[in-house]
Amino acid sequence: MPTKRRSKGAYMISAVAEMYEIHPQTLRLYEREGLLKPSRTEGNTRLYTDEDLERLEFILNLARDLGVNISGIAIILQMRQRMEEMNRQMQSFVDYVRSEMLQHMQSSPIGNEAAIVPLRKPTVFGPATPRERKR
Amino acid sequence: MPTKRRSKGAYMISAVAEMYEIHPQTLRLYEREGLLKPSRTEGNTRLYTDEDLERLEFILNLARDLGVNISGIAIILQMRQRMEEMNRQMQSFVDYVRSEMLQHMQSSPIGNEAAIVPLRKPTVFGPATPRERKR
DNA sequence: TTGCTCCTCACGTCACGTGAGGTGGC
DNA sequence: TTGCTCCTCACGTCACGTGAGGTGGC
Repeated sequence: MPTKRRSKGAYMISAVAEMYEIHPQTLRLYEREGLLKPSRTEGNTRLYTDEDLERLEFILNLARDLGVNISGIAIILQMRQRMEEMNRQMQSFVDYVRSEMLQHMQSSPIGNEAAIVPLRKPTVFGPATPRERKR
Repeated sequence: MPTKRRSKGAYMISAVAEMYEIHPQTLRLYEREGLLKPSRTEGNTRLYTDEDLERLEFILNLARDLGVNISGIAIILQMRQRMEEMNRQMQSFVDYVRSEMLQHMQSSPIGNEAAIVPLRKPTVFGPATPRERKR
């Protein structure tokens, strides 16, 4: 019964191929090379979730626009994940320090520590990807 | 008079080629593609510094061992630089918070804030490169 | 049945690395 | 002169993308 789409945000290979103007074989190639890991139906048909598509967009940006080969894309994906983790840790550390500082100001409001609290949130780092979007 | 070496840590192309078992043309290719930027003598001869060699090792690791193409290497080099900057910022932020905390403990030694000071130094993040060394 | 899916095999193209060939300066 | 350097041009190989061909399930 389901022809192309499935439930909320799960796409079969031809739908994805059409959306991104990419050959279905290329999608299978990317999976074989470990760049994408779509789930499968019981009948073994690939199902691409929205998360898979976001990853695919990132991959296509690297492959088409920037000319990166598959080995490079795999490494860049790893590094992207690492940077996201770093940003999360940085964020939670900043949050922790901020809350600790606030507690302190309540218990002993001297004034000197005000300097640290308004530290700008770590938009310090740009987006995690080299050149986020074009089209 | 200088045949291969020059002053402290500056190498001519054939010396570098020999050290890393790489074709001189490949070194010129990497430069043309923007991966390396060795300085030049007045006579236009390339001079590779130790810093250039460190960068070259990183490049060769990606190209030879991991099969990344030049476009990919260029992007990974950028990302590496970004991660190093993030680590430096993180480090200086941690240092700042630590000194601020110590000041506080001296002015109002309550005891509750001791929890934040021994925070382990941010070895939280591994080395900046995907797989640092092999040989 | 139709239209999708799965898979494997094979081809064309292009990037990368290497080589040849000719030049010039210490 | 020798042995390096510079450069451009060109070739072989391999990865990537695409296509064909045959299969199977909703």
